[in-house]
Parts: sequence; C-alpha cells; structure tokens
Amino acid sequence: MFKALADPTRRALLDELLDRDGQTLFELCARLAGHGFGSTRQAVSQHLDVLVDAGLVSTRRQGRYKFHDLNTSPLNAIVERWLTGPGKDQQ
Amino acid sequence: MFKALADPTRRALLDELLDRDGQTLFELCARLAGHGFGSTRQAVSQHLDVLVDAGLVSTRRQGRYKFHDLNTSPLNAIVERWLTGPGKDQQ
DNA sequence: TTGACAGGCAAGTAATAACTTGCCTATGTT
DNA sequence: AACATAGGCAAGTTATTACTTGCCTGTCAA
Repeated sequence: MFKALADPTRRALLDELLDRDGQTLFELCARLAGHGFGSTRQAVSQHLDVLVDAGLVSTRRQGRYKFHDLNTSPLNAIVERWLTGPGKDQQ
Repeated sequence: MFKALADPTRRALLDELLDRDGQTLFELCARLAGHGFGSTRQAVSQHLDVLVDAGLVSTRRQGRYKFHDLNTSPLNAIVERWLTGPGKDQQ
C-alpha cells in the first residue's frame, strides 16, 4: 500500500476519485491529462491495478464500463502506526 | 515523503524511532538486525538520509554521535488530503 | 454484422531506487 | 601519538518500477 502511494500519478488518481467516485479508465485518463499528468491509457490502467491491489480502489463492471471507487480505509493503518498508535497520546 | 514511506526498511526505522527517540546510526543498525531487517551501515545511513529529506526524521550532532529523532507531522498531509480533507466529513 | 468504443494482456525498454564497495574524516580514549 | 569508534562520500552494480508498443477480447449501436 505504501508503494502504491509512492507515485505522483497514482496520488493524482486518488485525488480524482476523491473528487468523484465511479469514474471509468477513460474518464480518469482525460482528467489526469487536464491536470498535467499526461499518461497513456495503458500506463493509467497499470497504476489503477496497483491501487486496486493496495486496496485503495475498488472496481465494479457494468456492461462495457468499469467504474472505479476510492477506498481510503487502508490509510488508517498509517495513522494508527505512527500518529495515534501505542506510545502516542490518543486524541 | 511518500517515496520515503515506500520502503519497508525505512518504515522499520520509523518504528524504532517511535519506540525510542535519539538513537544513533549504529544503534538503529543493531535494532534493525534484531528485527530481521539486516542491512549494512551504509544502506541504513542512506535510508536515514531519505527520511531526513522527507522531514520525517531530524538529527542533532553531539560530539562524534549523531542522534535521530522522529517527526511525524508530515504524515498529517496524508490525513488531510484523503481522510479529513474537503469532500470528506470532518471528524 | 460491421464498426466504434471500453478495456485487457504481455513482452520489451527506459528510468529509478536500493544496495555494495572501498576509502575518507572527525571525535574521543589510552 | 596511536587506535578504536561513529559517521561520511562517491562510484558502480543490481533490482525494481514505470512506461511503451502492439495486438487481442468483450459490449453495444447502426
């Protein structure tokens, strides 16, 4: 999951999905391009695979469309490990 | 900063510093080795450099020792970006 | 049923990151 | 002064990651 966050294009993808869930690969490509992260469809597809493997994005197929949704819950592991974990004051 | 978190050895270093601040390079090497992250001193030193560049670790020199301290505040950027940011319910 | 659109697969290349190696400097001890 | 300890520098190698290229499959509309 940490490796998934290491790439700026993938972080931009999370930003786009935070803005609007349920986007397709082509929509995300277009929006990345509009935000200065020009990448080919294949590159974006591979980035999405990494995000799915990390549990940060989930997908649902519908006809010929595949919609992508953001799932931020794995990020809580970061908070619990170093921000609110043992040895730290709970908020 | 995200790239700094991408490596397991660096995450282990953060864990060690969370457990006890103010450790030297050699202490950290010994403790990593004890936790199954055997790395040479040079490798650990380079990892610490990355963590310092990311703002996650600060250092202070004292004689021939260089102490390392954890600084988790950059991690709040993750929380604010995807967990409590705009478009998300503030807790 | 043909064609356009959405997406997938896989091999190859390019770029980056992690690690090693060998030697160097500074501080403190005996 | 001599030596051990703590750390630094930099070039080279290996390993990993990101990206490209070319072609393939599935869905839907005319």
